[in-house]
Amino acid sequence: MRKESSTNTLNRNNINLNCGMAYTLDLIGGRWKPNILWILMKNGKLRYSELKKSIPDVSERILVLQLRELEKDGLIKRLVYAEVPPRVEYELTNDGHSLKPMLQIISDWGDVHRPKNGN
Amino acid sequence: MRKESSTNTLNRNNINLNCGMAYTLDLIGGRWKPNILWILMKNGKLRYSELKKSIPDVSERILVLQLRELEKDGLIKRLVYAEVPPRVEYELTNDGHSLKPMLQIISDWGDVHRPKNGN
DNA sequence: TTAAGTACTGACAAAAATGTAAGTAATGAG
DNA sequence: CTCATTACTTACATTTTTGTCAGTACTTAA
Repeated sequence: MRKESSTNTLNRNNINLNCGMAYTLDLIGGRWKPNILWILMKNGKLRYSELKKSIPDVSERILVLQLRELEKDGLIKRLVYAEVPPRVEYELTNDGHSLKPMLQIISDWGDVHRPKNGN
Repeated sequence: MRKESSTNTLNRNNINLNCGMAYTLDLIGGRWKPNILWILMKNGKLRYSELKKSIPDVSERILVLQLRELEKDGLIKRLVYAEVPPRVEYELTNDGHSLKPMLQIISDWGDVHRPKNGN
């Protein structure tokens, strides 16, 4: 949880208020968020269990946390079906979709500049 | 400091190895890094004290930390002059400069989508 | 000898992010 | 009545990031 008035939070809020770049990075900057967004972009609507299968290393708790934050920030939608066993699907919102070209560019920059896998 | 083999670090490393997007976000994702990069892009070479003046809210310790990481990751150069009192200047490397179009796009997305300052 | 200027560093503390392991709720199938 | 299925939750622990505050090193100028 985030403390209402730590220096840290005040700084974050100030920065985000005055800097679109920082704001954006704050939204997509969690450990598993780029992954989640990427997968939803490629696959469209996915059930919780399918997402989990696509990202085996994340724990359930953290996955749910990241999904909740993405939802709160308006990047993904959570669709709950009144069934048993439960069915919940996640998909990008319009704002979520609008990230796509940007994420592609971020991805490309990384692919060019990061130390490569096989050497 | 980073522990060599926490699950957290292992996850981070795996992700960065396989995902250019995550790698990039890791490099530019510190609290003050977007700010620092932005300022260096606009102003070219700057002394430590000038950077500090441009970002009044950051503490000295954290500013130095963020600068060291940016340097280690090859995004900025640190130029030390053998003078007294000391003079140290920071400027973008070529890789640092290559971030510019990407950062502009990230910034634009944020400016369009974040809650606005005056309402 | 003392002070001024610059770019830090160190010891410590707080807050935030991430991870672990076990448990829950609802219900239909057998 | 018991079990399987799915999408979580809860309590707790660890790791990482960020922040506070005081101090240091070096030399020149007064």
